[in-house]
Order: sequence, then structure tokens, then C-alpha cells
Amino acid sequence: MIINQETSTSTSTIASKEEIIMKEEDHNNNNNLKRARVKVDQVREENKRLKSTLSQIMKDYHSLKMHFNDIIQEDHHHAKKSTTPMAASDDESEFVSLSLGRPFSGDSKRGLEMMIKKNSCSDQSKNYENCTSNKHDGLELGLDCNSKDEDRNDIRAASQKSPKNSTSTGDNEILQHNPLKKPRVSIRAVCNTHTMNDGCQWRKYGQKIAKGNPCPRAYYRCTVSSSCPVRKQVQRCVDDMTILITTYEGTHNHPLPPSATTIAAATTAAAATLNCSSSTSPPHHSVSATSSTTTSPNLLGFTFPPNNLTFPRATSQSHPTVVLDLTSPNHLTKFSSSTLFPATHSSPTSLNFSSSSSAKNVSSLSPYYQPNFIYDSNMRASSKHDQKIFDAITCDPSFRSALAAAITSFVGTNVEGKNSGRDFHLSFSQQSSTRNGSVGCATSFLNRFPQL
DNA sequence: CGAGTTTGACCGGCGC
DNA sequence: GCGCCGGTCAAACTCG
Repeated sequence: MIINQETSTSTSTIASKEEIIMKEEDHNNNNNLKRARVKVDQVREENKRLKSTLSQIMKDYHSLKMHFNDIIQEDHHHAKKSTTPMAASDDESEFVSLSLGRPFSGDSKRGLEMMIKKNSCSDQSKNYENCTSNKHDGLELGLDCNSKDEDRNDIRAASQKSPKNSTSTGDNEILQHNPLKKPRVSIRAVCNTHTMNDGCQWRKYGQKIAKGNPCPRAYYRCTVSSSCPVRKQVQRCVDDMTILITTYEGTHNHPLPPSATTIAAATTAAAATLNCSSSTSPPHHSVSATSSTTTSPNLLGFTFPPNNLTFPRATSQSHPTVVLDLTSPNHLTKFSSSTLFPATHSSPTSLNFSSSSSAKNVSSLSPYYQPNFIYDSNMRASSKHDQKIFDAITCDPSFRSALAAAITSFVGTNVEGKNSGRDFHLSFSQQSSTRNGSVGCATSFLNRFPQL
């Protein structure tokens, strides 16, 4: 009897325990289900975000395209009305390329590239819109993902050769004096090492003592790919030995390591700007124009001619050179460019990042980089045309992103290569957060360019 | 031994 | 034509 009672008691205990276990399992399943739902929601949100990003990129692209067409059409009207050399020079071949870095997958050798190509339309009466429809004879504005660098170089070379056979007016003279010189992008940065870590692999192939600078200039070539045409020169600034001047030439023809995409994108974008500005606006045609009322009131300044530019003496002035100045002796970060113009009127153009905001204390930043972004209220361009071209390009988020990327690479380069290169804005924020001192700088920059 | 660096020689552009 | 200078080449050298 007693045994039966104990048995029934133990049976009921087991049953209750099973019940508890079942409940716990249900509870765990519910929790797992909840977690899974949360994850699904997160994935969906990420998907939405990516779609909206893509949508925004397409909007920006179409906006830029429309803007560019407007400018060209207006310019064409001017060309019709005027027979001045400047107007005639608009028929000269030009080539502007805005690259957005490169993919890392091997299936495509090219990254997303926005190309603005303006070849000569032999017939003056031909509408620019018609030119647009002809890929080879007129304007081209598109997202190009497949052409090889050699193709682009060929086009560029052809476009630079063409002036030799055309009339000697305006830009023709200019280009005749600067045949087939590859544009260069020079970066000035305070650096205590012998070379800047830009993420690429380089092999030194020469060293030279340049005139006027006791510091030797080192010549490097990219060794990521044996056929890569990219070279760089490294030299200390004669005026300030702490400043390292790194000059890049050429375009990589291979996928870049993630940590190298920032510099590559920035240099490409800067070189593209140089191509655009230099080929359309000789400095001696400078006129003053304020920018605050133009389409992009908070954009970069565009100054002809510059008053305070510093060019690396090491760099041959016969090469069109963009100088990205990341030193801050005057708490001013400058982005300047020399042009295709001959030495006789060689007034390099400049792009100044400046703002009216007072200098913030950035002493907490890296001891080698203390930038301050200051707006310059006096934006001038050599012509209305230049201003609009420049506005159109600087409106381009990719251009801004590339510049932000360049600055990021100095402020808080993620040398481990976590930067996917897909979204410079995200990279900027993420990288900045890795170094406390960089946050202020990054925030300052982003505040200036809300679209970034 | 291979990869990278050094360094003197060489080449081409440019100014006089 | 000559000299200067920037840029490149390539043999010798160094290093891991």
C-alpha cells in the first residue's frame, strides 16, 4: 500500500518535472523564434537600407547627368554667340573621369566609374545632345564598369594628341605645351616614417637628389601587379622636413587591397577634377564669382589663381598635378592642383576646403595630423562655365566621398583592411571611431558635407 | 636563393 | 649643339 502510494507520488513528480521541462523547452523555442524574427527583421532593414542607398546613388547620378547636360547646353549657346578663342577651345577634346574605387572581386577589373567624356564635335552646329547619343564623337556621361584602363589611356592619349592637329587657339596652345603628360596627385602630409603607408605594395626602383632639395627623392612602382603602371615619388619637403610629399601617377589596373582603395579613389577623383578644370579654364581668363548663391553653397572653394599654394618642388611642373595638402601649419587643409597650362602662364588652380568656423582645438588628434576644415567664403572661378562644371563635379557624392576617404586614411586608416570600400561614409565613421582623436575631425568634416 | 634596395649610368625633354 | 635636370634602367649589393 505504502509502496503504491510512493509509486503514484513519484509518478506524479516525474509528470510534473516533464511538464516543467516541456514548458522550458517551449520557452526556449519561443526565445529562439523571437531571436530568429529579430534577425530576419534586421536583414530586412539592411536590405531596405541598401536599396535606398542604391536609389540615392542613382538619383545622384541622374542629377549630375542633368546638371552636366544643362551646363554643356548653356556653354554651347555661348559658343555659338562668340567666336573668341576661348569659345573655340570648347571644341577641344577633353576627358574627365570620376572613379569610385575598384571592386575586390576578380571578375571585374574595373570599379564603378563615372565618366564624363567630351570629345570634339567637328560640326559646330551639332547639338551637344546629339553628341551625347554618339559614344565616340560627342559627350558621354555614364556609369562605366567594363572598359580597361588601357582603353581609357588610349582615349586620353588620343584626346591629348588631337590638339596638335587643330588650330592654335585657347586650350590648343596650352595642350601643345603639355603633350601626353599623365596627371599626378601629390599628397602632403606630416609623416615621421620614410614613406606613407597607403596600403599598396611598392618597389623602389630609383633615388635621386633633385635640384633645390637636399633630401633625395625616391621612386617607387606598384608591385601588386607586374603590369601595374602606377608609380609614386616620395620626398621630404625642403621647407619642412617633417612633411612628406608623396606623388602618385597612373591608375592601378588590378584590384586593390581594401586599405589602399581610399587613397586610390581620392587620387583618381582629384586627378579627374584637374582634368576638368584645367582643360576648360585658363587662369588668365580668371573672373571673380561668388559661390554662396550658386547651386551648392557649401561646396569646396575653387580659386584661380591661388595665393598661397605650395607645390612640391620635386614634382615636374610639366605634369598636371593635384596637391592634396593634409598638413595644417595654418590650420587649413588645402586641395590644390596645377594645370595643363604652360609655364608662361602657369598658375595652378586650387580647391580650398575652408569654412568660416573658428579653429577648433584638435590637439587631441594624431600628432602628425591636425586638420581643421575651414570654409572659404571667397570662391572664384575663371568663368561661369568653370564654376558650373566645378559645381557639378563637387556636387557628386562620389567626389566628396573620395576626398573624405583620403582624409580618413590619414586620420584613422584602418590598415587591417576592414574597409570594404563600398561606402566611404560608413568607413569614415567606423574608422574614426577606432581612434578617439579622430572623431572630432571626422565629425567636423562630415558637418561640412552633410551628404557624406 | 629570391626579393628588394642602392647607385651610377643612361636617356629624353627643355632652355639657352 | 650643349648642358642641365628629371626620370628610368640595370648591375651590384643586402637581407631574410
